[in-house]
Amino acid sequence: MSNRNRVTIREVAERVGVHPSTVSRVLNPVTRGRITPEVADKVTTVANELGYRPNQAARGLRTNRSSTIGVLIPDITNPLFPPIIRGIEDGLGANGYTAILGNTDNVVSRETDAVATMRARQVDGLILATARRDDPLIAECLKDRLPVVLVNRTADTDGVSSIVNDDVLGISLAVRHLKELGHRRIAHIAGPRTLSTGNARREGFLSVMGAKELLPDQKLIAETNAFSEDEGLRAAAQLISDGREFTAIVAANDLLALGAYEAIADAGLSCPGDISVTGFNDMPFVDRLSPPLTTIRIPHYELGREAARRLVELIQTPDSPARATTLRPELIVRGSTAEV
Amino acid sequence: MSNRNRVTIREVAERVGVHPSTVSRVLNPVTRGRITPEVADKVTTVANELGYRPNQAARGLRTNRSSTIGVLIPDITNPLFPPIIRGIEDGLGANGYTAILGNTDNVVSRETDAVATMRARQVDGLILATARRDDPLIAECLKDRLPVVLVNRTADTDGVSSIVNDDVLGISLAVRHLKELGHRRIAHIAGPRTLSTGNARREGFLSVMGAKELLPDQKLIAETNAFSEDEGLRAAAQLISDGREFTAIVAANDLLALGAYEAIADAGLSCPGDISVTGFNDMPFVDRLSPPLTTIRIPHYELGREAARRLVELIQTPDSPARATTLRPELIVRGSTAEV
DNA sequence: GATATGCGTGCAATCGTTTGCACAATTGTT
DNA sequence: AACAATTGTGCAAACGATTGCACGCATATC
Repeated sequence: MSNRNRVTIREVAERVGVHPSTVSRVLNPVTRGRITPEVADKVTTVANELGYRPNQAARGLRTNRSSTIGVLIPDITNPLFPPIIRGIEDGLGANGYTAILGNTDNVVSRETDAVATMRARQVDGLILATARRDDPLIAECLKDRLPVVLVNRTADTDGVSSIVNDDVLGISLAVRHLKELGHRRIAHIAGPRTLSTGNARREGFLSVMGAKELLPDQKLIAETNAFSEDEGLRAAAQLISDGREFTAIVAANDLLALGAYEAIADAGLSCPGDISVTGFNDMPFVDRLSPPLTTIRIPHYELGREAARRLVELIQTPDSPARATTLRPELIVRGSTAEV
Repeated sequence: MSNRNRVTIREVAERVGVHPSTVSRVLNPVTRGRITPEVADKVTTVANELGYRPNQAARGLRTNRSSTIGVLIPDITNPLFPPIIRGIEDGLGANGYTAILGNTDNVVSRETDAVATMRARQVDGLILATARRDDPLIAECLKDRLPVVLVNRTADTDGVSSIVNDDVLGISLAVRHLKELGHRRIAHIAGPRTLSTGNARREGFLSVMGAKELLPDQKLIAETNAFSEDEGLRAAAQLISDGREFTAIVAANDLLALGAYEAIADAGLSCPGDISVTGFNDMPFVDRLSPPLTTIRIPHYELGREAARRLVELIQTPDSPARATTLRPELIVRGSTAEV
């Protein structure tokens, strides 16, 4: 076993000539003050010399806390999530928490499973990037008073903290940009209504189009049931073959925009010559596409970091009120949008 | 706390009217056989009814195992790693293990730290994607008999299992492809010598060039000290400005190839018109570049999955011998290579 | 029918930490 | 100078599961 030579609190205590509980108190920042500085010094010295590391299992058993949090994401191979996870890790790290990850592939049963195994591992809290707008898991966690923070997506449930991108602002940046280029008839490839991102971007699009006195047209909104390239292709092809006039497409996500690229090429048209396209997310390498994609950059890393900080806060002050935070995205103008 | 209503083994025992140890034995597949089927049935039924989940901290304390493994990677936002991680998770999942992740940014002190915190959490084993060829951490783990598997990169240390791509084969696929296109003078942008991937690809290049009776030329090998786009740009610019004749570049990695793209454009040349380029890794979206990158696809997901399986095996049979496994890569021909 | 064998279950110790309580020593109060 | 308050440390009981040992009962053996 790997603990053959693990040093325990008792060994440290024996070496110093004090009781284990004293060592424990020295090592706990909260109780260190109660111990004579000289003794405390000796204990820390010996602990360092021996390379003492508290046994997390024992601590967790006693305190019923694990210093571990669970992170649920749909799929780590989706380039959206790595920066979020990195942000979470960095936001957590300083506080001594570590994250365990679960991929759910957007499958409900896998989500339930993952939450169950994480709870068996006594996670102190959960960060969910998998939330659907109507998600029973969230209510369940709230009921059991397990701290939860939603990131990237939010839910309709209230009483839960969330850190998401300001999708309405993002869409309005895209629409304003297109308007400045002279576009008036703008189509939208919308994401799934069941996801808060899909929903918010659609609502944002509608309201911004109205506010900007453009021509919002329900017929120029194409529905999809996943944020995928295939769905983008299908939806854009539909828009084009419908024959309604438009000069630009605001896609709810980069992958949908990629699908639109294909549909435009398939129809023998050109982007941005005939149709301008905007994406959403600024995934890696979309600056390398031809044309490079004009898109909305979401501060993914910061979303993750904030989510982690919020969760730590929530763990330490369990009854702090839920807050919904939005972070501001940024318009990245590249080659897929042009004057009309 | 979240355990207000956590069910313990004792409650299950009381409900059934047996001793806790009996419940434990029923729930442990190894000892279930020793219990009367009727009793076992009743126990499992009640356990399910109550939603019993073993407390991992308690189990870990007693058994000195955590069913947790640590995974060290340089940086999760490098698109190389997500599929590996996904593979690890999937390879682990069925065995009841979960992974905790550490990003090290290729910084030695962060690696040491990460290993220390993971060991404090009693990980049952480690998967390292961060290994340098000469890595003291590995020796340390071996000494403490902590199971370790290297993935993606290997090390010079022996006695440690590794699952890596067959880099020599990969390079030879690229070189053979270029040869078939008529190329004879082929340059190589090599990766860092301190990393097994950089080293193996360089060695592979040299030996394959020799074997294929081409013209291996040490002067046509450009050194880099990181697998980055900047370094690729620098190295390729150097090759071009050196004025030695060559018609193709075999880059040790896709990012280096991207840098080469830039250098070629900067020199007013075209790819593949003047210089063909091959990459290595087949990162997401390199099929979308212009020109789409001809590259070597590494089975990243499988690397991860195999590493996880190997580690589980190693945990369960601690003295099984170390094996170095290579997985076969695949040539993906796209637009960045053309006849000379 | 007495003894040996085995099988199923209970008993109790243990893993390493934390923490409420107790107690001794010190300091402060009158 | 007697007593109260305070301070620093030790004591011991948890936390929930696992597991070697022992015990009682049933079956097998002669």
